[in-house]
Amino acid sequence: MSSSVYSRHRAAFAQALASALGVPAADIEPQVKPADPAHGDLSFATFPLAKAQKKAPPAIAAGLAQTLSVPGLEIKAVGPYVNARFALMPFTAEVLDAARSAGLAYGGDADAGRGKTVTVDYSSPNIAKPIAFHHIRTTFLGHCIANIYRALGWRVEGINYLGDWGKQFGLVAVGFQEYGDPARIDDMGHLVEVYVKANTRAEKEPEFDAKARDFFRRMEAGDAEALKVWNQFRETSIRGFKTIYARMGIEFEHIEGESRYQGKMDAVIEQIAKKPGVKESQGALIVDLPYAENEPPILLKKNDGTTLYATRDLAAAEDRYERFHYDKALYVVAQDQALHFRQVFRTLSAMGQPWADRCVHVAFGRIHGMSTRKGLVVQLNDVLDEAKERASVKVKENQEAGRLQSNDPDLLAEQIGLGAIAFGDLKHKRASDYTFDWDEVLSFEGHTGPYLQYAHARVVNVLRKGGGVPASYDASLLTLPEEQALVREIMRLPEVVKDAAEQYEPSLVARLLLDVAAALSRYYTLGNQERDKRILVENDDALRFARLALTDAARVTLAAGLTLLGIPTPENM
RNA sequence: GGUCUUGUAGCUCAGCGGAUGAGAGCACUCGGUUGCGAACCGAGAGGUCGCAGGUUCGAUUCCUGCCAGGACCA
Repeated sequence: MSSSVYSRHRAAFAQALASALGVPAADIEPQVKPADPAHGDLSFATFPLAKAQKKAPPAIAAGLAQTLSVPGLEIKAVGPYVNARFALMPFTAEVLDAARSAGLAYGGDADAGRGKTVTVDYSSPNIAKPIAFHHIRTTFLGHCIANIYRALGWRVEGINYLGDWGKQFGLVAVGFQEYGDPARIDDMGHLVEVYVKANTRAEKEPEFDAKARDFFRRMEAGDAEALKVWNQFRETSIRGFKTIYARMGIEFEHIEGESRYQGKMDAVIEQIAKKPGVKESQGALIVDLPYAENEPPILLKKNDGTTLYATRDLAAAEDRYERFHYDKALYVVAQDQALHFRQVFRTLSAMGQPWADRCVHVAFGRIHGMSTRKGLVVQLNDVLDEAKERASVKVKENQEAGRLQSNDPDLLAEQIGLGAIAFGDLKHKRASDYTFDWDEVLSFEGHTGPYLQYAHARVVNVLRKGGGVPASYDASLLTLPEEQALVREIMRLPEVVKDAAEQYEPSLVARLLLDVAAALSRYYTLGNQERDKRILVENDDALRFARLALTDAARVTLAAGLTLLGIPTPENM
């Protein structure tokens, strides 16, 4: 059974409504919405029926509510709405068992994408340049989207498409002659220093810039010596990137780059030039489409003969299709590139590629306020270091207070720091811009990664003290409103994961986890005042067992969700 | 100039692709731990949902125009 508990009940409710109204269930399904929690779990509004039936909406609702009967649902009319509430049993047991039996796979659905392949192009830094903080968006979004699709049964091909070809390369090479230490050619940090110096100098010194261009021309011409230098830089960079990716728990199926298509461009152009709709204009090669008003034509080759990166992306799209036969090709790239991708995809379509519409630009907004005091970009590694530093203060504090026994406090601080940084980014809806703020990013309270990690760790501890969950328990004992609220949050994960995949929107998962953790914390805190509301309630084994099962399901939900987000889940902190 | 995107509480952001309470976090005020870990929980205060029209029984949500920020292209 791959459909979730929630979707099964929802479908049953829609089906019952549909047969009562004598219409297809497919017409009703979209109108079944989440209800106000005070009134139930599902609602159906009768307003649209009023005209046809010539009756007041409340009367229609009352009539419907009387005729409907669905196992597991309590159906009631409230004003003009027909509301359904999930019954304590068997619904609660279904939800808890679904989560607990799935474990870390909870929320996923191995059948959903079986046999399908998606490529995810993400992170894609330029070599010899630092990975700046803003790379966190493409890197985490892409990683998380890849995780989500994998959980839904897709074959995922993550591609780190390096900017490893271009003028900036000449800049590093020429800069290295001036500022570089040959002994440190394997040192990524050193290359970054060189790049920064060379870049500033080129901005004020045209001759220097010209030398860089010249070096790149040698690369393009296939000059063996230039290519050797380039390759050394490239390898150093990739090694450097890998240490950062390892820090974030990210591995790519493929690390390649623009240089892959170097030397193949003429063939691609030739092939494209034969397609209908491609023509020469003023010495340049353009794609001739029925353009919308004021839309610029798509340039494939400039009149000086150089190719543009649109052309390179066309070549890459074709190459990837040949290699992977993808059902979806996702490009997790900043919003700035929206026009570029629109043009590339339209060109593919004009070229008659039947898979052109499988390509999707997963765009995201900018991060503002990223400059340091010196006007340099903030590097991702530095932010991770700072977050780790901040976390380790708290870890030590907890150790000294005897609340925490950790055999690896350093690793723990790293995990918490990463959780703060990753979640700080992923909680934002991808389309929106946001402002970088050290205090917010390094905060561990409120809507943060460490808040989620903490909720998880705390509950692991309770489960351990409670001796784990017994083989059988009675879910109908979970009658507290706080318990039911928690069950409802746990229930949502599979739906939310599906939505997140469809919308390429990990923030949906992030926000659900906050809701789960909040419901869990509220429940947990009840026991501070009232001992009979503790999870580990004394003198009532049956109740304690049921609560342990609920707690365990919450733990699973948090762990599974955090894992999808690429956030570590330490068991104590 | 054109296109795209954003405008909701002091700040940072959700929500709403029509419908039963406008929400969260931070900051602020107050309160909660002799006991499951307080990186927690509760209460209070705080908003003409950018402005103006339109469609509708109903618009923060949909449509149009305008204003403002951001980006891309020329």
